[in-house]
Amino acid sequence: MTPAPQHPDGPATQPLRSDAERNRERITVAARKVFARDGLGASMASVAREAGVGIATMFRRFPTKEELVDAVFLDRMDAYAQAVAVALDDPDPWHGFVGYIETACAMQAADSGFADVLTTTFPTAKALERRRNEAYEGMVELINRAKATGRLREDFDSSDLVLLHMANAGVVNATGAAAPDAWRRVVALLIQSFEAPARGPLPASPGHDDLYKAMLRASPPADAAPELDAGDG
Amino acid sequence: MTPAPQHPDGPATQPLRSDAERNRERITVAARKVFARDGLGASMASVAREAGVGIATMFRRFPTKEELVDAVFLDRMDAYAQAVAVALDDPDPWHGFVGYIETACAMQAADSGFADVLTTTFPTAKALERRRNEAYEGMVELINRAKATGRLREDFDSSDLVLLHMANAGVVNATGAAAPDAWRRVVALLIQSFEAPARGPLPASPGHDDLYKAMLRASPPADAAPELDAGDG
DNA sequence: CCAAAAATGGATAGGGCAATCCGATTGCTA
DNA sequence: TAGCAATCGGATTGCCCTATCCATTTTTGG
Repeated sequence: MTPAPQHPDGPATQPLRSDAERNRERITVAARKVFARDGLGASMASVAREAGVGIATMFRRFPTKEELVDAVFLDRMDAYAQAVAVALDDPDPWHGFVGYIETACAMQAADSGFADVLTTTFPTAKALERRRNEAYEGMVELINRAKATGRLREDFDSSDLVLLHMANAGVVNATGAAAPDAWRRVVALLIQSFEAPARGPLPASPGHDDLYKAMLRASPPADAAPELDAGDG
Repeated sequence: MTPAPQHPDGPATQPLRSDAERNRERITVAARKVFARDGLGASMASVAREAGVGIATMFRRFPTKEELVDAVFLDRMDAYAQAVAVALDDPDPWHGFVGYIETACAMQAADSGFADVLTTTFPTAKALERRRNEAYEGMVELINRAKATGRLREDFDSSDLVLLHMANAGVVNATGAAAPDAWRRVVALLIQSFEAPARGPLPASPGHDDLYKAMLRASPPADAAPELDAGDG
């Protein structure tokens, strides 16, 4: 009956058959769990296993990992965009700015997959990228307001937020469950350095184009992690 | 003739046959190149291919990746320890401290493998770990002196340097060749936040034990990187 | 120069992953 | 309810990785 709720961005595809819709749901639920735990590096096969569906079903529904990522992280990205909106509503732009950073970084810490999403871009994941861009525009406005109050250093650039997320992802991925709050300290340090007056000049920001390229390159050869012989026994 | 130079830490193993020694050298040279480019996640097989030796030769000489890492990064770790020594020689502890950070982070940026090494620990890589510990002791001294001059905030903890390296590794790995200098800006921001007077309190440092555990866990399930369908064409 | 010892590297076993194929099953609609 | 189309998921192909085995080649030393 219900013509498959479909996220507001779905291009009105015809509704799936009930069993297919059910499996789709099981897959996204499983993917959320697996990606949160293992990051976007998790295999499609592991998601299928977790979901209890056949591999073919996995690939039929989500031919590429981008599509799965798009479906899975859309709501996270909504929450992310929401954090920007909340920050913009704050009567004190600096307070809003700081709150936004803490919220976004906490989201990264809570979900390895999302941490990856924030430092990677997926041109084919339309809905996700639209949210990201909306959030980005809000951030630029937020930054301007915060600078206007004089609390945010003048040479702060919107690309610094991307760098912040990359740095935070590094801490989150390296510490994991062993030191789940370590990121808070690093983020707090960075926030203090964002505060005006600047204590000194900074090296130039990377060009936005370069940063985009960096985010595009998801992982060319194998950025991966050590692995070593981490015996899984 | 020359009884195999062997790094000063080698436990006086009997000298290898000349061809074996030659291959060992080819392997370490190849590994340096491959690890620098791909990080420690690179496979043993890829190193063997780059070295032009059989896989068996690879495993005979270096039964585990730890041993290879130990052999390959010992000189980098020496340089790292050297950076600490240089910093300790600086008449201005704060200046030395800043210089050390910039040098160490530049080393991370120049070598993905070393970036991983600095945020990972390999209990079985004896020589490497010894250097790390030596460097660590020097750093503690350096930190104390820098605090004594009043230029380094009082609540700075030696574990913050580990966090700094984790954050830097995140930026370096995410940006790669696309924005090769982006890390400088992040590091500069962090250095400014290290400078006294502190602009505010910080969340507690992760316990050193937890941080050690974090560094140990190299990559339990699969911290890996996105990968997605990055066509390697 | 020759034989023993050491070393080599291709072959191979065993496992994981991406992606496709196809017979069996299930949901939908007339 | 009957039949068709959509869906399912195991099997399979192809690739890469770790690790070991063993017949062949190379070095060394008398």
